[in-house]
Amino acid sequence: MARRDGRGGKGSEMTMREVAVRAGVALSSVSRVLNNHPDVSESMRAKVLTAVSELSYEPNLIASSLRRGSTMTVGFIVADISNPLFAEFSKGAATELDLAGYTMVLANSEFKKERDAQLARLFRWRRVDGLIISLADQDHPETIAELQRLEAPIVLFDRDAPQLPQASTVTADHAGGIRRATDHLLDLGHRRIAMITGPSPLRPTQERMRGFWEAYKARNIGHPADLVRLGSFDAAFGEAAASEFLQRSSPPTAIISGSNQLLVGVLRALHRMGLRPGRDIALVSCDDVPLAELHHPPITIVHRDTIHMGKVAAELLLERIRDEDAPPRLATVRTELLVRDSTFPITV
Amino acid sequence: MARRDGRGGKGSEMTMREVAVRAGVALSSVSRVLNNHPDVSESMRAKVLTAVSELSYEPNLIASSLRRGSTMTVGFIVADISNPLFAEFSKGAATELDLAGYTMVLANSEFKKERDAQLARLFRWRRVDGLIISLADQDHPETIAELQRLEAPIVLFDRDAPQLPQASTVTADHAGGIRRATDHLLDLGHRRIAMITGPSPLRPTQERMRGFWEAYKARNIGHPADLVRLGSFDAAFGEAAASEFLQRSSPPTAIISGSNQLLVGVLRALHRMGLRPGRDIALVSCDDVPLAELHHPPITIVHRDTIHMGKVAAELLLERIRDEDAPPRLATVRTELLVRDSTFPITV
DNA sequence: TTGTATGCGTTATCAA
DNA sequence: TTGATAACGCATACAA
Repeated sequence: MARRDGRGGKGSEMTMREVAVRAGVALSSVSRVLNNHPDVSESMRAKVLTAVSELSYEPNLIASSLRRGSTMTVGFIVADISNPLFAEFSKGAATELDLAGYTMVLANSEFKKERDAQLARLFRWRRVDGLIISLADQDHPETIAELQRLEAPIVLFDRDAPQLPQASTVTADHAGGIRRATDHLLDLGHRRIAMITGPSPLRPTQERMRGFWEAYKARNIGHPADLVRLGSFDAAFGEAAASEFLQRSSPPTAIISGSNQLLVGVLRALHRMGLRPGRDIALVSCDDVPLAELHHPPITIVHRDTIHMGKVAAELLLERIRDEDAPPRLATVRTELLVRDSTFPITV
Repeated sequence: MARRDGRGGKGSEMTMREVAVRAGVALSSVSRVLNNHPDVSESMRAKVLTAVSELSYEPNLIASSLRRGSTMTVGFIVADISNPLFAEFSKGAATELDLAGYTMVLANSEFKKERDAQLARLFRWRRVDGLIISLADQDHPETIAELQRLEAPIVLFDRDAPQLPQASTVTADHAGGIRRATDHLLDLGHRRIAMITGPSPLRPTQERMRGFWEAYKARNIGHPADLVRLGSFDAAFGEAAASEFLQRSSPPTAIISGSNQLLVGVLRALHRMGLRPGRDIALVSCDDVPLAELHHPPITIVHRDTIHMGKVAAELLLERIRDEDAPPRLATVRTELLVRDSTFPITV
């Protein structure tokens, strides 16, 4: 019986049908053996498994997915996988998903909200069983709409999206972390503390500013106006913001940077101007990276365990994949202030 | 007509059949319209597209994959996605694949060769259209066997595998890079140059050692024995190797480190012993990262464009996906010595 | 240009 | 416990 259409590979691919013929049993029996169905005799199991190995049969997971209605894949949409923050998060998630038999499907949005929407649609069409996403823009209506149409469970990474009440969320205690960092700087006598962090509408930014203001308010200290720069998480923004701050007539005595990329920019600005953190200006950044640990002097950091966050995201997702009635949950991982030599008492 | 089996989601998923009914046309016509088949009248196209949008029809890519025999997915097996080297490479590849309509499926081998084999098999079962892999162990027979059984094209990242003649390879000019780095150090008067890099059987290690010896040989200088440490690419190994070197009675005057992770270890060792690169010892590392640029002093680096390497890997793969008769190719991207302040003339 | 019919490889139902 | 058979949703050969 020749192929009626253009399909077909090198022809070496065995199917269950051929295994069944070889073993002299029914197709359905092969399926039962391979899926460990309880009702199979030992002799049947033996016959089938011999045929399987004789023919080097390999299951076709695409056919299986179509029939079962589940692909055992989880989509992961991230702004930029080359950012260590996302890379570690994805590793934590992938490892955990893997343990449960799920494979991660990855796509970079490149910080473009339209890409988020596109990719969400693509993954829906690919019938992923779940989706983890770090939205480029948590209010983008198109993306929200695409996500709302998704029947599979969703986990948001560090984002607030009230329009997606069905989504679980994993975030970090940014407010607490920045509160401790700010208190630490205030304890050291700093008053003119500059804050450089990401886009204003994003959860991490909102939470950080909350912690920041709280620290000032708790001491009844008026915070100096115009020492806050919210914009984006990249190095160029960090460099520009830091440069601008440092050229003022009364510059800040301390800077808090909101990401590892911003830190790169801030350090570039400092180096360029011949300023040394820990001596000429106090510096705190968010998320520990080798650069922070091994800088001279080492940089004080608001730390969170990003690999763990990935693991938690996977857990939240699996929970809802396994039980579609499970309510969405919000998981907040703790942050920790790693005090290093870039913060020092003000000496004026 | 009720479902005969347990399948089915929330029921809101439309199929081509329902679109066909709604539009009052045949199922095959719907397919033709959606696949931009040339032989479709304007009226047909209009009818179908209206029905599609009225019903919010969404294609099922799993069914499509089964029927077409192609999944439009590419597997990517990497030791550790949280390593910036691999993360940037994967980004370059994913971006390029995306342009061609392919989606990347990611898995971490965690440097375990058994995982490589497992994952290769899983991706074969998932019917990926291509595979990019950075082998943990380029001689592991089980993994080689699994890869040989794969009908889809393969691209190796920075590995030699003579047993996989059908695979394309993307690598970097490690030999040239290290040759230039070594020449640079020799020019500066260094003679006792230590080399710390990855597992001996791996291509990058082999190539680097080749460039290293070449530099010595070209000047008829005997290289000091016992100043080479080949083992693994992680920070712990780098720290141990550097510590050992520096505790000797006649320590090296320069160190070459073979990866960003090794650099972290080497710097930890130096910092711990109170030694400053660029003053107490010369230091060169491989692959530029923020830590190298912003270290005090900045670290001299053998640079390669890893995002570009990912792009090239994707191109090599797509070439062979599109034309299965295309011969496998070897692409070597250039390396470049970025001279910074961690290398200095020996003053003895 | 359009419609009819078949099969991709699997799982699940039903009857034996 | 096993076998026959019908979908899963789609793309294509073939007939009209």
